[in-house]
Amino acid sequence: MPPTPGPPEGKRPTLADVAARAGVSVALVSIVMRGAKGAGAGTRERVLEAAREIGYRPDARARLLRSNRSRLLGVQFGLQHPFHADLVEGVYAAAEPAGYQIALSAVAPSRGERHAVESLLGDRCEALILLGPQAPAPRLAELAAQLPVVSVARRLRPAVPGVDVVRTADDEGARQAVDHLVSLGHRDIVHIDGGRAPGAADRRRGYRTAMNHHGLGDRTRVLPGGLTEEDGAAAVRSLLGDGPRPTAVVAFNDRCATGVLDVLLRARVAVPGEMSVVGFDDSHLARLAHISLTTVGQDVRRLAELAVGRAVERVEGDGAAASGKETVIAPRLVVRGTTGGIQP
Amino acid sequence: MPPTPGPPEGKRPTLADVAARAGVSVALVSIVMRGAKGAGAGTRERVLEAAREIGYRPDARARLLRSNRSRLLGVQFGLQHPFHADLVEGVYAAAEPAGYQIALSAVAPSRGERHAVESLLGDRCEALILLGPQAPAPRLAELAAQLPVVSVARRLRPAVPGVDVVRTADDEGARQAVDHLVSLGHRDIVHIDGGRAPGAADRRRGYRTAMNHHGLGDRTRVLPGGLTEEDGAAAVRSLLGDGPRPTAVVAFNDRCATGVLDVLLRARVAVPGEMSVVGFDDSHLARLAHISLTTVGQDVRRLAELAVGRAVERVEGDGAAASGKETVIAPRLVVRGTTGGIQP
DNA sequence: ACCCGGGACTAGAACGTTCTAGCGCCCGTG
DNA sequence: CACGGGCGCTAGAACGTTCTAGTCCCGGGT
Repeated sequence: MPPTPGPPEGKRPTLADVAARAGVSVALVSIVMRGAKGAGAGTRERVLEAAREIGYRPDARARLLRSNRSRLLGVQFGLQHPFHADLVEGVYAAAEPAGYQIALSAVAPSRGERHAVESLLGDRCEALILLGPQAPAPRLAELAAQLPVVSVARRLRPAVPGVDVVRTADDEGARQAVDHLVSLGHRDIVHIDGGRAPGAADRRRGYRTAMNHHGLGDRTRVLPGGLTEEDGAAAVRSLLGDGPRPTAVVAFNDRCATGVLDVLLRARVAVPGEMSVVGFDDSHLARLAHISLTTVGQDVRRLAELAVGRAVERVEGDGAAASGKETVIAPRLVVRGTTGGIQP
Repeated sequence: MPPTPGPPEGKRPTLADVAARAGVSVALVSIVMRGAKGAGAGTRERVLEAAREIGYRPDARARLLRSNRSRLLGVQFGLQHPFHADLVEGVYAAAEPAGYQIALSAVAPSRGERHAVESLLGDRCEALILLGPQAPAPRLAELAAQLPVVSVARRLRPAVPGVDVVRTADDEGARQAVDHLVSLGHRDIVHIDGGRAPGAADRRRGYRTAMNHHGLGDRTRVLPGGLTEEDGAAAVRSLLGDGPRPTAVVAFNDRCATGVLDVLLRARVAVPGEMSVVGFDDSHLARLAHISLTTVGQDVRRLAELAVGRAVERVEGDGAAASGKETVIAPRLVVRGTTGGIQP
């Protein structure tokens, strides 16, 4: 008969096992485990020791089940988007200090947003953080009726009640790109857009108004693009074929811009000698020394922080701020090697 | 007094609410909700109707808590790896039909593997699927003592008891690349390796033995590389500087190969005219028309299926197969535009 | 001497589900 | 007519945790 009971065979140890081993009640072990006050120093030590010995690990699910607070934020993200990957990392980092956990749910070609969100709801998340959601506004409204929802990088026009928005000022970003190019002497600047992607409409608009503002309205030219390298490549290929070439391209994002660069290189079009290229996002891609892409940076870290902040605020507030708030953060042009003065 | 009780205010509806509304017992509603048999057709209909009306949604956590089976597979993946993204998608697809759910946990610069795994364990996963884990073997063994563990794409030498491995035959893949190049007339073939990345050692070895096999042992040349575009770019840059150039490069993976291509393009080295390039993974990147990279394809779909299969097998078996099994699947060379006959 | 406050600890009820019994009922069989 | 057996359904106990409402004891103020 050992003085201290051993761990149960083949099952994960529970609070009760720790309690038995330490010779105290289950409730006290619970107190110790979550660091609440109400336990003496000596006992606390003894309990922790016992827990360590039998390899106790709290059951997140049981814990959540009991406390009506789950302290869980559901994050939906696109598996194939490097930009989302950066955001997710930021969200992890921001959630931890706020005392929240993250449940990830991926969207992929074979797994739609509906599916992704359903799974998060089933996990009893307290709020939803949707990265670049494509779902129609009514669907978002429906979700917002159930729990706080934050849309990141997707603007909602008109605002959907109950859905907070955190995004970069996409139009402003496009404007900065155009301004930069104009200041370098460019006048024939085309935009390869992102189609229906979140943010695409704003960037398009920003490009147009900036062109007008510089009196280049008649030189405005938007090519249908998309968010992959392939889209950028296709668009710029069409550009090289016909008549007079522009001297600069503002691409929807960095991936798109990379496709543009690649085609230009193959066609022996010097960058930035003959053509300047600007991307968007300032992703890892853009920073690579051999690409060295001039791009419009989004402050991913801050975007993530704000998204978590909004969500937590909503969860902890008494639902007072019912109408959707929009937070817009400023983009910042990062000049690298793919833009330069126009050749005489 | 309404004939049917309404949903409770401000709380998510539970089984009890549905039961009250449909006028049946909680247990019966449970039966209906999980599609078990034991309910009459009429009642079933009535219960479903009631559930729909008040917007009932099962609580995954309570469900898991009660049934000792959680039917949950924990997946650890690298946020920044496109290859992992593909794998995750495959895992989702494979888990669904097997009746399992997926809990994702990301590894990022700011969030180590330890952290990622801890969180999965807290979720009471039944098995762990680790994509390209970097953790030391003893750590894996420790985990395997607690639950089934499958390592994907990382070979374990020597085998770790209790850890199943699912991977592509990396050495064979490298061999195929070399064979292909040799058959095109190449003799000076260098390898840009992946350093300590999972699979790198095998690819390196495969390259070496293939070179030897063709009697090119004295021309063997391995350059330190890595798994990003930047690594490939740096390696090939060093290559262009000094003495005699090789005529072909086998890169560690597609990202690395892309970096190589980019530098070559800029240096006006014709591909495949002056130099051929082979990648590894057959990722989206390689398939892009403007890159059109010859590469060694990994069957991601199958890799994912097998990983899930192994995990499920272990979970459902009575732990009979205690020793770690290794499943190796064959790679397959995909010839595209970056390889060609040697210039006379 | 008495009460009162508070710290350390405990018993037992939740949380929302599934599981194990077991209850009536109707039907077919002997 | 009794008996067994399936079907439709229900009551109540789990699961592992947290929360509520104590109990007990000790020290200090009246």
